Amino acid sequence: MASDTKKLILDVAERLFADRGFSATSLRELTSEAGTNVASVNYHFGSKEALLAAVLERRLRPINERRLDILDKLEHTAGEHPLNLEDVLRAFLTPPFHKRREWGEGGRNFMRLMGRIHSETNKEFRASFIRQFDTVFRRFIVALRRSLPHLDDADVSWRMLFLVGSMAFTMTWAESMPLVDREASRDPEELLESLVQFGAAGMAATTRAPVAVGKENVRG
Amino acid sequence: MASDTKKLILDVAERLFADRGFSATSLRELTSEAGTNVASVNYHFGSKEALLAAVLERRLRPINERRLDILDKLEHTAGEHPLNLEDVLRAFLTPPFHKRREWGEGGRNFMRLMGRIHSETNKEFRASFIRQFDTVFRRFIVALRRSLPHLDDADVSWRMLFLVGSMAFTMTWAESMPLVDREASRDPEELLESLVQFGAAGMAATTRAPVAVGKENVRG
DNA sequence: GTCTATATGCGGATAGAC
DNA sequence: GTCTATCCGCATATAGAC
Repeated sequence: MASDTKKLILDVAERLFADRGFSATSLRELTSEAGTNVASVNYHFGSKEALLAAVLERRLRPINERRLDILDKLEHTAGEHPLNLEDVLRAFLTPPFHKRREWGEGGRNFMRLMGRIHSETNKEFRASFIRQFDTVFRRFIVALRRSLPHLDDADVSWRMLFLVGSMAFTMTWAESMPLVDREASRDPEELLESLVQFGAAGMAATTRAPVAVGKENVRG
Repeated sequence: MASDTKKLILDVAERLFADRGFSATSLRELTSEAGTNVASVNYHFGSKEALLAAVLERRLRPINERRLDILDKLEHTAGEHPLNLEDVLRAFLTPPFHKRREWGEGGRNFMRLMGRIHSETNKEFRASFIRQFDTVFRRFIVALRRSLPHLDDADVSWRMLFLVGSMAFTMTWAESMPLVDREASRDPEELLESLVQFGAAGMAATTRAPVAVGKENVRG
């Protein structure tokens, strides 16, 4: 059947792009592992770069839809009130973690690929890639600003980037991180919760009082 | 002079690897831009991959030396007392930010490259790359654990990774981030301070009390 | 140390039979 | 939809003159 080949190519591409990187993966080894031929990639996707776009699109769309879905529900329930900060962060962070689990090996490959995608492509491609997040990002900034009235737009945006960085790094490195391999391996659900706590505290931090906050917590 | 060519190759490689990625950069365009020839890379560095290692080594060594230097001084001053949390984070975060500025365009290129390095190389290379951070990472984990007695080793390690992720992401995307391009562009020094505050609050967050912390700060 | 020229192989894309 | 065969160019690496 036609769609079987297409799906197979997507799966193998996802894994190889994650393992070796986009440029370093050849269509030859890709199609060889998928049990098909180079021409089929061009038939189904048009080009190698279009294949990458399809790989990303397949996973990103449901993740971002789910994020907005949860945020919608939170806002509907809260009415005019600001949302709880941790709830908003969970709306953002839970979908990738859950989908990752739901998708099994493909999900893990995709997440590794995500953390790497900005390195592997030209500017135009990256721009089109980032555009997929535009709506999501803006919606969450608005929600976060209402929950964090002491911060301005720039503060919230940057902190949101910090959080995305933490998430991306965790997703990418969590599976093969020599630095914390001793007793630190951790259930993904626990990791998600750690990230929510870390992110919520970081997001809520007061600006312009660099020393005071830390000191009390630290001594003793 | 010999070392001029070598330095020139390093500079151009740093920029192109950061722009296009390692695999996508050919020695041909690299040496062409450097005004030399393919053979000179192999003469000076041995191979393309060894050139990448040299590019990283040149910047990483002084950054990590500086980190440990600052941490040494903090620990010497504090004696037996735990260190101030924000001080520890600054010891870790300040060197890359300051070196980045000090090194000008090369520094900016290097930082972009850093965020991308795990995507562009094979496992063996990554392993040798990560080993450069081993000492630094362990030293900071020890210092942080003493400053954060309510956390166990795994908590501290993961939160340190979260912080590294935030830093790497910020370094990589800060220069061309369409998501926050409106009024959010920010002085690097300010960004460093934002990151310290975000990180300190995140690091100090209490474990296992998911809702309580956020809610008070959020409502109203 | 630096270069030109070359060895040798793999890259993406496509034409055209089935 | 799928395949083989092929086009054409670029890749890294190196030999050897200067």
